[in-house]
Amino acid sequence: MAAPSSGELPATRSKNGTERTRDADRTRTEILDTAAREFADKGYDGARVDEIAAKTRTTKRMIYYYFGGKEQLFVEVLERAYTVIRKIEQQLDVEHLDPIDAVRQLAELTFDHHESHPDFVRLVSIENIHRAEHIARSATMASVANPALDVLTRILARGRAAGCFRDDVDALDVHMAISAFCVFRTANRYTFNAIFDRDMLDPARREHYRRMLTDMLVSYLTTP
Amino acid sequence: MAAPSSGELPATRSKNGTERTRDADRTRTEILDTAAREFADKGYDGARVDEIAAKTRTTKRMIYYYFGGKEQLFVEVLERAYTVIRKIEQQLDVEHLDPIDAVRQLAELTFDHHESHPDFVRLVSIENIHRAEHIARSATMASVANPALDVLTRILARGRAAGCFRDDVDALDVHMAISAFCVFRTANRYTFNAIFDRDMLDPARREHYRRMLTDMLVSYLTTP
Amino acid sequence: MAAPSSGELPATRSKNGTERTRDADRTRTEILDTAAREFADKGYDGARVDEIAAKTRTTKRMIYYYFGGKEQLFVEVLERAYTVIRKIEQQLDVEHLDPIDAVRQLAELTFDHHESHPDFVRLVSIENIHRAEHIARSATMASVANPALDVLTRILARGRAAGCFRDDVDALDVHMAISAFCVFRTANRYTFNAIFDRDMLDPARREHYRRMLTDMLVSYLTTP
Amino acid sequence: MAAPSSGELPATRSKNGTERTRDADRTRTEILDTAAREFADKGYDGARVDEIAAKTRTTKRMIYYYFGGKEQLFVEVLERAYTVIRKIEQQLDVEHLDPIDAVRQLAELTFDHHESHPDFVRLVSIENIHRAEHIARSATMASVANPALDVLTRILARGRAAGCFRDDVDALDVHMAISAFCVFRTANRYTFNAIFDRDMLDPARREHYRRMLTDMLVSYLTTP
DNA sequence: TATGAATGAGCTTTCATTCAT
DNA sequence: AATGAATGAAAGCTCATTCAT
Repeated sequence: MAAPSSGELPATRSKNGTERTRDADRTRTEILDTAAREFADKGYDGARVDEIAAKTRTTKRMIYYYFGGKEQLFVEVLERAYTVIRKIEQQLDVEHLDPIDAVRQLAELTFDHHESHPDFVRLVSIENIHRAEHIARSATMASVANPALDVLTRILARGRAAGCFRDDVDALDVHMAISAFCVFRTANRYTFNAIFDRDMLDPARREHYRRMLTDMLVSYLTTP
Repeated sequence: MAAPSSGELPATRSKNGTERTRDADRTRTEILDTAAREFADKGYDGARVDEIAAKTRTTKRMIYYYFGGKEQLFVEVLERAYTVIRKIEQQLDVEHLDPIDAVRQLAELTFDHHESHPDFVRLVSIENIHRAEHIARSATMASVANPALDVLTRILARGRAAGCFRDDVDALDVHMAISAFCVFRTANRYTFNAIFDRDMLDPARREHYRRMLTDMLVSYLTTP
Repeated sequence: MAAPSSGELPATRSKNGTERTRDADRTRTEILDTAAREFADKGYDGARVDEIAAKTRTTKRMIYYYFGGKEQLFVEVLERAYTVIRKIEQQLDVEHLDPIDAVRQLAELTFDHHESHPDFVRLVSIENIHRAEHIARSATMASVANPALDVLTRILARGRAAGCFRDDVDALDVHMAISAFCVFRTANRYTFNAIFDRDMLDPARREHYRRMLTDMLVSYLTTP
Repeated sequence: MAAPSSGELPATRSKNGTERTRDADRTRTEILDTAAREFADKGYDGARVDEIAAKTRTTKRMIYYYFGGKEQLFVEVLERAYTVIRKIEQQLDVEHLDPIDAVRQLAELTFDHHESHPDFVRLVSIENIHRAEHIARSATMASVANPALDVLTRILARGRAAGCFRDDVDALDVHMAISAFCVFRTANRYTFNAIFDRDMLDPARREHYRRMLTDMLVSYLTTP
């Protein structure tokens, strides 16, 4: 994964089963964890390599040894963040539910994930400020398909076949609507709260928003 | 905005007393325009005072002279950006429409504005990365009320009175749903396109999304 | 001359006759002097911006302010070093001498200059190690013609016309032979001394070498 | 140089006792070859231990294992480079020629060698920038005499005895004159070409320069 | 009111080298 | 004899800001 610029060859993957590079892996992970927090907290330009290193048990030098530079580190942080949600989506099992409940559950999955992973949402916002240039540079990013989309495609097909879903939207549109709602709640929390004095992440309002999202989707999909 | 008193050179160097304020305003406005573009383009930390000055007819020194520093400049940029949309919202006239059409028009207003003002949406994203700390520091920000909310409150009241709107959402909830959709389309355009290969701002899809938003709102509000 | 990368605008040349930028000019010159010594002493890669700054009354920051970077500083050092010898060559007045004495005097000029300007010779060696990439990047370098060559061309023409000079060499060939001898004596002094235990710059041998060079040239040119 | 005992992989990893030295020598030679190229290409300070290692089949660690460090590696590179030309000089057989032809052949030997070994000439230039400090540190360097000098001494003696050579120069002076010409042509190629737009190593001019050098020497030596 | 000149502090990155087996 | 992992120290460079008039 990490391709050092020249000469230096950090163990990017354990080679022969032995526990030799366990520490190396652990160090990599620790750096990645800390970096994710820092980048999410301060943005790409606001984050400091010095600061990331200081919050780690290793030194700044190690970041360059393992990742090559600030930019590559950010790319790996992004890759890992996306991997997490994709793994969750893969565990989704809604094929046995009726289309309406399936949509509800799918939306709730994103709702719950984004609520409990604000750093992921922030990283995505940051990456958008940078016009997704880091994702574009990532090989991993492009190769991994989005499992939730396939699931959603099948749900919509089932719903349409049963005559209860409208047919002028595709899975990506629905995914967008879900993401928009869930991302906004976390990503725009601060300005929304500053201007309207309402915290969209207030636990007291959680159920209300969760229900609002699914109701919106279901009413929309079932309206002819 | 105001024409310079003599000649065609809108020089920042004042000439003789009375016209001073005019030139100063001009310079301020020019700096604000450029700064808005730069901050929106690169983020707060990514933007460079040097770069902003270089894209202006004045010097870096003037930014400090007029605004005090990078942070205050950003605050003023934000204030102005919010002022624009508020002025648009103030011109909203939907009291004569039936509640459903009124909601539609209100949503379309945000939809159209956010589409044609990507820099505003980006600035808001950036400010959220910074946890709205600049807005908090702004006196202007807090004082100005949001006119659209009052309008929306009245629309919802009318709809509920007419028995066609559900009553478990308030104006802020609806405003949030509208914003979420419109903001996401612009703010997350890049990662969405990188991952799903679909440009949410493609003009060919504009009407589809615009209709989707209003349909979602109306179906949601009118479903008991 | 110095084009700062962005925003910063150091006074590269005094603008309006006043003494405003005298200090700036003096600072520039001081940096250039020190840098010339450091680059000549340690080579381009061996020289340290920190070290150059430390040997100056200003700070490292000023080097970047005035020159833009290590590389541009080196380019200006080179430009100035070449300017010195060109000015000396311009003062050459040998048109009234007979061709043989004229060649002698011309050769002695280079001999004397290179002996008394070892840093110039070292800078040229260093620049050759870098394949003249910095000279190539210099606008000044290309534009200035070499006055000694024109003089030499006329001397050779006169000598050939008088029937005393061979005609199978041009001015550049002769210039090369002179340079080779004079450059080698200074540039290769150290390895020559280490291997053969003879210091080519020993004052006791100065006249011998000076005579040797001119004798070689004259005997060569006058041999049919 | 020596073929590996088994297989075609000249691995640095020794297999079973006896063949060890063979592999070690191979590795040493490979490192030296690569290092010579890198040092000649970039200079001592410009060359990177990482880069040298990367261009080798071994690792950076081996450089330290075999040579001790960058500096010692450079010393050995220099020693080997000088050894090459000395071996060539040792094969010189001009005792049977008349003094004039002998001088010509001697000069041509250096001319040809320096032309075909630009890296050697560059390494010498680099070592001179460093004031021959590495040669001074080398035991090998001091011990090996220069065979060409003895030959040249005998030629000059024969020439003087025959009454055709001047007697105010010694072998080292002549050697210097030859080296100056041949070294300059290669060492100063780049700046000379940049300034005068003439490539001293252009094959089309080769014979001209070769003849020029020997003519210069002979005319000088035979002029009373 | 206006501005050219200067800068301290801190940034990312690179380097030759050694540790530990 | 041989090597993968790690690193302290310092390099070049950039930033928002203030000085001085």
